[in-house]
Amino acid sequence: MKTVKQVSDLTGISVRALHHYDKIGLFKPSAYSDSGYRLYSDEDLKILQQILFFKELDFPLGEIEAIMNNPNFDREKALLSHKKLLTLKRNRLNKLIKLVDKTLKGDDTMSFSEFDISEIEKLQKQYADEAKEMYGNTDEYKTFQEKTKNYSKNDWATLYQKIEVIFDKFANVMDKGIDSKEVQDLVKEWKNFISENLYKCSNETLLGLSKVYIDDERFTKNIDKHKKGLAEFISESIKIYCK
Amino acid sequence: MKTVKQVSDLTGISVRALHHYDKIGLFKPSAYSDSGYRLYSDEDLKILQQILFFKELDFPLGEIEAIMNNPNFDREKALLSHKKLLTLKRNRLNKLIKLVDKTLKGDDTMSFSEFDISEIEKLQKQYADEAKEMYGNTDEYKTFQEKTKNYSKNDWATLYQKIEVIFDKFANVMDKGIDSKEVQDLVKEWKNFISENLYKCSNETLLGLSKVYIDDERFTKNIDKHKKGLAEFISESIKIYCK
DNA sequence: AAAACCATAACGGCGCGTGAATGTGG
DNA sequence: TCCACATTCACGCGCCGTTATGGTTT
Repeated sequence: MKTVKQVSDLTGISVRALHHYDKIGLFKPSAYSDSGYRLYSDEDLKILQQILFFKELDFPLGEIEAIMNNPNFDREKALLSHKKLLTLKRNRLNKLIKLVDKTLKGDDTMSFSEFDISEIEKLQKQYADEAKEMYGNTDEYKTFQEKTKNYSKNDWATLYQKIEVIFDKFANVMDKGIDSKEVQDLVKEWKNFISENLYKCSNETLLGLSKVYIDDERFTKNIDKHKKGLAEFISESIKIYCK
Repeated sequence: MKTVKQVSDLTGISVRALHHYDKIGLFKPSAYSDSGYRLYSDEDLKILQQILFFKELDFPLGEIEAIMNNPNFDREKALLSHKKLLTLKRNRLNKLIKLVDKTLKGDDTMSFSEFDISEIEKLQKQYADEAKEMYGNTDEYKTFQEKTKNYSKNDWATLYQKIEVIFDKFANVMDKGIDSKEVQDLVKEWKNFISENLYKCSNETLLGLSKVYIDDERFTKNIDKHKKGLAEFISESIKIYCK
């Protein structure tokens, strides 16, 4: 079991970054000591290595998380894609080096195509899309696709508005306590809303969400915009509801 | 003469980025149309290409500006350094590709050294330092070095405090007008202060500063912390003072 | 008892993306 | 009269670096 500093020294990732990855849920240690110290196992390190490959290719952290949490994530396929993208990058660098050489020899015809990264970006997008497609094999995502395939931009907008309304409702009854009828009714409403508009939301799925709301800072932030502490409040309310 | 969009299409740099570069003074068009449109010449494009080389090597924009504004900037030397760094990067990618291959073949011995970029960063720093040394040949910088070589951290801190005080003084007399005695005296004080504590500050140097204060957003921001519009106010006051 | 480590929390900065509101040119 | 282009704000985000403050381990 290794502490942050050890992992940092070993991998070159800063301690602060490791904290950050923990907070956003990208890379959490498999254990914590009694006094709250992060403890990373060798297994963890392997995961970190995978993450670093994605980082090397400039995938945004959120996307990396999504890809790696994908139940259909295929390590081998991923590595093959990595190789393709890394090779592209290398080739681009080679072209740039040649351009430098040319310029050094006094060739003054400017060229910008060597700087172009659109090809790499295209492949990256394709890669991410593939990952999403794989994710599409899970049940939730299938129904999600079905339910939302005909949504227009406008539909999405009104949907988001409705979601905001529900969160506002939660905010308004925070003082009633997580086990009050009002709050528990709202949880039910939220569950039904998801089932109707997004994907089949079982109690299990709901519990999953309750975790996400507090584990993933991006969700926490968004929810807490309505009222401070709302994310945790909703999360706890869900837990009550589900048992 | 090309407009932003044309330059953007040609180079792959977004319009927003070009705006940004203009604002921070990294890359300004050589002309503006009557209605304020940015107009880039072919000469400008060559400069942009240089900038892109530095960007490729992940130099921060501020440093790129500093290097390229360096009167002793040596294009050829720069290109040679570019080549060295690009080659290092390429080699790193090659190692990474090999690592992927190894991992694909089932070799499970983790390795992180391939991700290490410290060598590149070291060279980059060296590169930047060299640039600063070259800059050291200008007169202002020489005296700057002399005057400040013995400054401790504490000295710097009190120096900054004194600077803040002067800016505050400026802020307090903004309503008197740029040509009032109070303000003009302050300009003189500021000039003397720089000469005594930093570098020989001629009227010419001072005029240069007046430009920097409004052209370079980083300065503008810092000065405007004291009072909104203070940067422009000081800049104008200096102009009055210098003629 | 000091050093070297750990934690969380909050602020900030870079390099733009992304509107919004408005004007200009063909 | 469009339409695509231009301008200037202003807000925000991703990815941490950087203190500050205080606890823990050796």
